[in-house]
Amino acid sequence: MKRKLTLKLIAKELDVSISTVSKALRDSAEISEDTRQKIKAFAKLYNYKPNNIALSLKNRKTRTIGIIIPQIVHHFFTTVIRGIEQMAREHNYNVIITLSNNDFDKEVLNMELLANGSTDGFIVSLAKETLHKDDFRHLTEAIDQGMPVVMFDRIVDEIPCDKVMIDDREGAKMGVMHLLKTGCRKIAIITTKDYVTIGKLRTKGYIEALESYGVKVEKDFILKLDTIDHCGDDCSAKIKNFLKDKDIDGVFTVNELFAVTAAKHLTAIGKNIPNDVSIVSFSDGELSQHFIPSLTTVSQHGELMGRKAAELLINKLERPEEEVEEYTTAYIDTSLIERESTKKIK
Amino acid sequence: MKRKLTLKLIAKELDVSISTVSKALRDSAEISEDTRQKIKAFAKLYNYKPNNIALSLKNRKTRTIGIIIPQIVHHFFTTVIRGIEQMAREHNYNVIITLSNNDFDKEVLNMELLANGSTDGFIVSLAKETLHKDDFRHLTEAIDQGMPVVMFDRIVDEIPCDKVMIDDREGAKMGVMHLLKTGCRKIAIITTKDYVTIGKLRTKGYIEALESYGVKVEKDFILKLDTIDHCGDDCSAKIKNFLKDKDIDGVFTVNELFAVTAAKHLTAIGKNIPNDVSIVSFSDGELSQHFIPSLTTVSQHGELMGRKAAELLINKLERPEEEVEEYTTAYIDTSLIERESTKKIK
DNA sequence: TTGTATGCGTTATCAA
DNA sequence: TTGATAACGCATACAA
Repeated sequence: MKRKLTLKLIAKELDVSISTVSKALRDSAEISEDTRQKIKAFAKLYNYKPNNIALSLKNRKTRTIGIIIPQIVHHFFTTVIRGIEQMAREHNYNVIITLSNNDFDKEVLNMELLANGSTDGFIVSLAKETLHKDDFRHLTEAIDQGMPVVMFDRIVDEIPCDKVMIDDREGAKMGVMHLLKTGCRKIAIITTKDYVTIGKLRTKGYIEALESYGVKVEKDFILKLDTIDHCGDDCSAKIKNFLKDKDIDGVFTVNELFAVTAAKHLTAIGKNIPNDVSIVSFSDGELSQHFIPSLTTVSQHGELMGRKAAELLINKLERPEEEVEEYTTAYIDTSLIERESTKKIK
Repeated sequence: MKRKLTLKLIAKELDVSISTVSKALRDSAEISEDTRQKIKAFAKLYNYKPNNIALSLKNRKTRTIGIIIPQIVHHFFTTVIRGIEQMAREHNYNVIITLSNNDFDKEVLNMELLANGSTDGFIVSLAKETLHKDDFRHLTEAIDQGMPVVMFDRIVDEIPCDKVMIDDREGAKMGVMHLLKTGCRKIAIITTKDYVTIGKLRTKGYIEALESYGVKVEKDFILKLDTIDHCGDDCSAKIKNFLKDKDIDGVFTVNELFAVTAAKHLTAIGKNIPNDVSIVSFSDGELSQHFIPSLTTVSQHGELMGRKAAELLINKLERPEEEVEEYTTAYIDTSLIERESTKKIK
């Protein structure tokens, strides 16, 4: 097993000092053209690459951004990551991803791993379990130690850091408005329990839309589920039960899996989509496009979100030390993608 | 912005030497009970965590495994990652992921980033573009420098490293056999061009299955597409065209998106699934479960694959230096998951 | 029982 | 123009 090439080895081989090698490789004017050429040729030949670890230690900077997210299956997260990577690349930063699998302990572990030297700052979407536990010490500790943090998607208001969100309330409102505009009046919502901020806000948007149309909000028409990231048998049964015998002509869901599950149960009891019941869902997944009928969705522009998050983080990383702390919350617009699960506006 | 706590700072604060602090924190017997307690209490109070970068530099080991994959949307990769992380955790390794987005340059960049100190070894699934370019210098360079590499999923035979594969030929054969067993005889396959190893092998399994049943292989029944990871308009049109007017009673596809697309076009021309045409697909996605009808699939056990890949890598990392190089290829079994897109075996 | 010195790979400062 | 030295944060062999 060959040892990696270091300045020291090059120096020994060429019989010069380490610092001469270092300077030559960085094109320092101090070094004579001759030796510089010689050293550079040698380094190139043997494919010398400086050791990032040593550089990080020396500079106390890694130029690496850490991303901590719950799951990666979601198409949404992929698009966010892409956005982050774009922006990072433009500013010469690298990106490293770790997954929490929606597990609190793992989120903490991952943060500690990355916080102890591997990363200059974090972009985080919290694990479900973390939100549930309401325990954010790992975040506040990182922040206390001077690690800039940007939260996105799953936000907690009280954490002092930059945040990037979509306007969930507005987005939900837009989705429900679309249902209203296409003629629906008996609209149910399948959402999450209120401890998930996004669920709460989207429920709010739903209510606002109905009210703006003078439609009464029926408590019976609101289903709040515990799960977010997948829809197991239990969740499916709850949706089935919720839809059974309900006189509705529209369903709004806060994610794609709820929508698909609802669509299945509706179809099973003989309802036609969109003629009997229309469906609109928050989503960024592939499911919506490929499902039959394809689903009208409120789309989240994950790439923009990622770019914005990275931009905020890099700003913090490169701002002069003395500057006052100041946290901004950026909002990313949503947009409606019409597909087959809703009727045309007349 | 507070500076991170270091041994040096603790030492100064407590008026002892750095090595005393270091030893105390590592419970060295050299240090008196008294000072040890004092130091540990202080460290705990101020939440001291050793700097990983410094440790890595010192030990020339990071205890970190780097994963380089093309895309993460695929449910399959998520399960593989989970497997890797499990095994890594059990052996006290950490895991870092980077995405190539199926882009060659990015794959190279990512490998270089991680190779220059951040990781002890790699687990890699190659980008599509890399396979296409047939340029693997970044891999061989890493290997030459003593970085152990394990390839999975998208393999290249000539690279000297450990490999984890599923038996694509066997899996495809099993899928097609199922179609045969349920009575299909006119079975088409939608696969990838042969430069993608998995596509090639699966095509082979398809042919073997047919032959074992004495069914003639029709060239017309084989569609080789260029894309792998998504199925855009162009790809969809090709599938549509391929299926049009074709007298078939079964379709086998090498991925879920091809299957869904095929199912749509078949339904559109009035075919019932599974009564007129049955479908079996290679897949690990959510689409198969949620599609209507849900799809019978050949499942890949990504988690096992991940575990195996990590195990092989860790073995290499912890083996004594002098040992001879020896590369193994591990095969992971596939299994058939029956759903609604195929008929029952009589 | 505690402290000093050295090295991991790099760069920056200063001396030669 | 080149080289020696110190420092980044840590662990450890050795000296006190």
